[in-house]
Amino acid sequence: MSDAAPGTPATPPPSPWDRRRPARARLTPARTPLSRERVVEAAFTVLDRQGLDKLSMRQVAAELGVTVSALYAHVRSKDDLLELMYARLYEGAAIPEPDPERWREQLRDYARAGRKRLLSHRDMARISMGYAPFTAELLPHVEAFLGLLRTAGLPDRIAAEAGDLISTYIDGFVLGEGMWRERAARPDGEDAESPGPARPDWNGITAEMQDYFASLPADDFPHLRALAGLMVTDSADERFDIGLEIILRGLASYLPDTAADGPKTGGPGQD
Amino acid sequence: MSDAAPGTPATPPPSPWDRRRPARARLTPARTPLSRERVVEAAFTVLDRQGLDKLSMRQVAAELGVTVSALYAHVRSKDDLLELMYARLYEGAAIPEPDPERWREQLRDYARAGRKRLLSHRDMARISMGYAPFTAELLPHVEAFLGLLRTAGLPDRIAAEAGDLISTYIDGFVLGEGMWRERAARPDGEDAESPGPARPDWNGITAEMQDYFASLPADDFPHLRALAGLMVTDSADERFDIGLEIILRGLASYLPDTAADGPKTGGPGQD
DNA sequence: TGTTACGGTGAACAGCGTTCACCAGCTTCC
DNA sequence: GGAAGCTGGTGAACGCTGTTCACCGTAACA
Repeated sequence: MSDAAPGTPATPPPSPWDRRRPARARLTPARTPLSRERVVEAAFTVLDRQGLDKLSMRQVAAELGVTVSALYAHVRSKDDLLELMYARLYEGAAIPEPDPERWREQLRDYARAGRKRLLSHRDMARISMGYAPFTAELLPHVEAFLGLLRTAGLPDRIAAEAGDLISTYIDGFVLGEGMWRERAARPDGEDAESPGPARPDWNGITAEMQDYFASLPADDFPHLRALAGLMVTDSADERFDIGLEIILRGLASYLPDTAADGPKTGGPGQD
Repeated sequence: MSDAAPGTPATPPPSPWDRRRPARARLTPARTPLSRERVVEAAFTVLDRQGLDKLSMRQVAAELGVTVSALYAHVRSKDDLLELMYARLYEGAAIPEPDPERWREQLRDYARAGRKRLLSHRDMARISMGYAPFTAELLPHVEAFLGLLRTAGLPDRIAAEAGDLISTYIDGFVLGEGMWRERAARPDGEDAESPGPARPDWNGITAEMQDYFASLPADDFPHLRALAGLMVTDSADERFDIGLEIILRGLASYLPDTAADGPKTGGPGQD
């Protein structure tokens, strides 16, 4: 303790003429001794900056200024790390008490929150698709979600399947979103070092896709041409809600006609 | 076993006193000079035998008795190869003329066929999720699928989103199926060299999962316990149809009440 | 008979996940 | 005070991956 870490508020002047220290950059930095939490955090940093394909253990280690093997003291494998990241998404997320009168709104809110969670980190949907949510920390969420469906009055068989269906929908939708975003970010096949949130040159790809669809022979692809403007659109929020509404209406059809709100809102004639 | 070109009935006598030939074992076997089609075919063989994680270019090359670099003459990259495999699934698959009277059956048949296609090769759903079906060879299928939805009378906004929704559902469902199957095949984390089709010790995992769910504290997880027997089940066919029916009912709700078949079949009281 | 082009070889490169022998520094005990 | 042990890191290595490139044996063509 004589010369190394006196713990004083002023960081001890590292005596810059001392040749042996700066190369190794403080073996034990005395601050934040690399917990499992810090590894996960660094992994998120790398993920958001470089994407899942470039998320390697070596990159995470570099982000922490540490060797690769050091990570394995806190994480069993890369797969384990990804699962920890996946589980961490759901930390602090709460689900309201099921209210049978408002099951539709609650389900909608739940799905929207799920999508927003996946969007909060780059390529998160790809990670999410790889893991079943049946790990111990996530079971309460599954339980609450199924509770929403069951107290709404849905038959058990329907509720069980609806859970899978909605989860799959959320994952799949966000996965598709990410694919478009990625394809828009690097149209030629670049490295795409950009961070997660919205890109400036974002709607370049939608125009390009719509041009492509419009260029198809009109009598061979009438439907694709007609729907191109609706399939490839900038407003993913709206598209998400439409698909979700289809599912919710399907679920409502299994309930007795006590469905409080008008089941025909926004009926078929909106074209 | 497959290194000596067993194709022809009588291997042409290679004049055994010729010293220069047999060492290199027929550089050009004169049969099947390694076309792009053969590469894809070999990739399917490796995929079904070893799974996507073990599907490497070197394995494909070994399957063909050829060096890795030889593959790159017929395939741009591994990603290209996977996309070719994905596209090949849809070769020869036809979609019937849209019949507005039978749109539900047609959609159901389409979805079931799609699932069966993905099940025809191991880990195929994982590959499928990675690619948007907007490559040139697949556009006719997308077109026909959207035609089914549009001629049924669905509003364009709904039809456009339903295409994505159903495709996502198929992919996601089969992906989940594969995850369970894989987890059942190697409960300890083995290599799992088994081919795709049904495993003998298959329902070991479902019993195990149900035991696990049954072991949860009863007042913390009432819904999970109640639905465990329905969520983890052997009859995936039935589960697939239920989820699909939810979607179809949701779509039907956007049609005027001309819906021919009784929309309340198998109504809510089946619990 | 010489030339050209094809189609495959084999070595190499950079990167990956994971493991293992080692070791600096701190704690604890004799 | 000195020795032992533990903790948490290092750095090198293994075997694997996708991809590229210089090379060359064979075959067809002039």
